[in-house]
Amino acid sequence: MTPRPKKTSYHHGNLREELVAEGIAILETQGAQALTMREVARRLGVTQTAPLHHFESKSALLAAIAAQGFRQLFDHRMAALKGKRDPDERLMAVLMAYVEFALAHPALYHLMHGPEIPDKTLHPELNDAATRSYSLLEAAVGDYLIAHEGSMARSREATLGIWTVCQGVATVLTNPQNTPRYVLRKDPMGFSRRTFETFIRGVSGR
Amino acid sequence: MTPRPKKTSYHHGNLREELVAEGIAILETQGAQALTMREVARRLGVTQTAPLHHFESKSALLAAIAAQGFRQLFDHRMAALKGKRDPDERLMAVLMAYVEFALAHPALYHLMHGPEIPDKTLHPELNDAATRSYSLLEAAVGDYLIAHEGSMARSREATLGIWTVCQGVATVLTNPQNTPRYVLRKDPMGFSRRTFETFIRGVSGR
DNA sequence: TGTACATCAGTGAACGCGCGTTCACTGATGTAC
DNA sequence: TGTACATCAGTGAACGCGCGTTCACTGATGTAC
Repeated sequence: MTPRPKKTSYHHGNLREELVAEGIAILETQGAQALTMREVARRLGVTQTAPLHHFESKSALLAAIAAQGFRQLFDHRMAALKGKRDPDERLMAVLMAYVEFALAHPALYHLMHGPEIPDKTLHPELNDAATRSYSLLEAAVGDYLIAHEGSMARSREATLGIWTVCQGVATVLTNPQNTPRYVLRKDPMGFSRRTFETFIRGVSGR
Repeated sequence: MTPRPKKTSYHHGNLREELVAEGIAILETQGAQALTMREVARRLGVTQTAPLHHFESKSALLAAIAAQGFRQLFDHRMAALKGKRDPDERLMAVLMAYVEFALAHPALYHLMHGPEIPDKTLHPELNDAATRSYSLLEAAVGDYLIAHEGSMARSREATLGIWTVCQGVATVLTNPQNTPRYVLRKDPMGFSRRTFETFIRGVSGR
C-alpha cells in the first residue's frame, strides 16, 4: 500500500521482513498458487535469487509467512478482548475474532493451517506463534468454566471442542464449496455467533 | 490391489473408469501433489496423452475423481444408516460416517472440499454427487427435529450448524497441525461423538 | 582517523525438472449398404 | 456375409512454461588494528 522507498543502494536493508510482507500481499491479491520465490522477488524488484540469502528454501519462507500470520491473528484476538471483563463475552470475542481473521485473510489462513508446511514443529518461530494463539482460546475457555462451573476440570476437552467448531466455521465461511449459501451470504457473522452459542450451550448444559 | 488384467489389445476398453480409480489410488498412497495426468497414465501403463481422450483437461479428471469420492461417501453414509430407526441414532450415524470417511481417505476428502476444483457447479456430475450427500444430512436433521420438536422450522439453520461442526471435526482430525494431540491420538471417534453430542444438546436445549 | 580484509547481501546466467498440453500419426472398432 | 469408411482411442515425439535452486561473481558494510 504505502509506496516502497526507491532503491538507492546495492543493499536492500530490510529484505527479510519485506519478503514476508510481500508474501502475504501476494496471498491476499493473487492467492496461494501465485506465491513463489520468483514472484516475491519480482514484486520487490530484486533478483530472483536474492531471497535465498534470507530463507534457505521456499519452505522456510512459507513458515515465516505463516508465523507472521499467527502473530497477526494473536494481535487481532487480543484487540478484541481489550476492555471486556465478562467471561462469556471474552470467549465469544476470541472466537469471533478468529473467524473475522479467517474471512479477511482466507489464503493466509489456509497457509497457516494447510499441508503446505508439512511439519510445523520444524519451525520453532511458527510453532511458538501458533501455540500462543491457541493458548488465548484455552485461557478464555478456562475462565468461562471457572465462572460457570467453578472448576476447570473439563477445560481441556472443552477447549478442543470449541476449537473444532471454530475451525469448522472458518472452513465453511472461507471455502464455501459444497455448502449452501443462503445463510452464509446474508449474515456470516450472525451465523458464526449463533453456531458458537449453540455449542457453548451444549457445553454448559450437561 | 487386484492385479490389473494384462493389456492384450490396442484399445484399453475401460480406461475412463480406471483413470478415476487410479487417481484415487494415487491420492491414498502418494498424496495430492502426486496426482498428475502423467502419473495416472504411468501407473496404468498407458501413454501420457491417452487420458486426454477421456478427460479434456486435468480439471475434468479431478472433478470426476471428486464426484466419485462423493458417491463413495454417500454409500458409506447410507450403509451406516441401514437398520437404524431412531432419529437420534440416525443423525449420529450420518455424522460419524462422514468423519470415518474423512479419516480413511484424507487426501480424497481434501480434494472434494478444497480449492483444487475452483467452481464445482461447472461439473454437473460432481455437483449432483455433492448435493446428494448433503441431502442425507439434511434429512437426518429434519427427522431429528420432527421427533424432538414436532417441527422442521429450524431445520435449515440446524443442518448448516451441524454441517459446520462436522466439517470442523473432519478438518481437525484430518489435518492435525496446530491442534493438541492428546485427545485425538487416543480416541478420535470418541472425541468426534462427544463433540457432536455437545452441539446437538445445544440445538435441543433452546 | 585510516586502512586491510572478512563477511554480508546483492547480481545475472544457467540447470534440470516435471508438468499440461499440442500435434500428427495409426491401429481397432462399428456401422451403412 | 462382405466390404468401405468414418470414428474412436491409442502412440510417441515434442513444445513451452515456470519453478526451485546452483554457481561464480561483485558491490557494500563493518570490524580489527
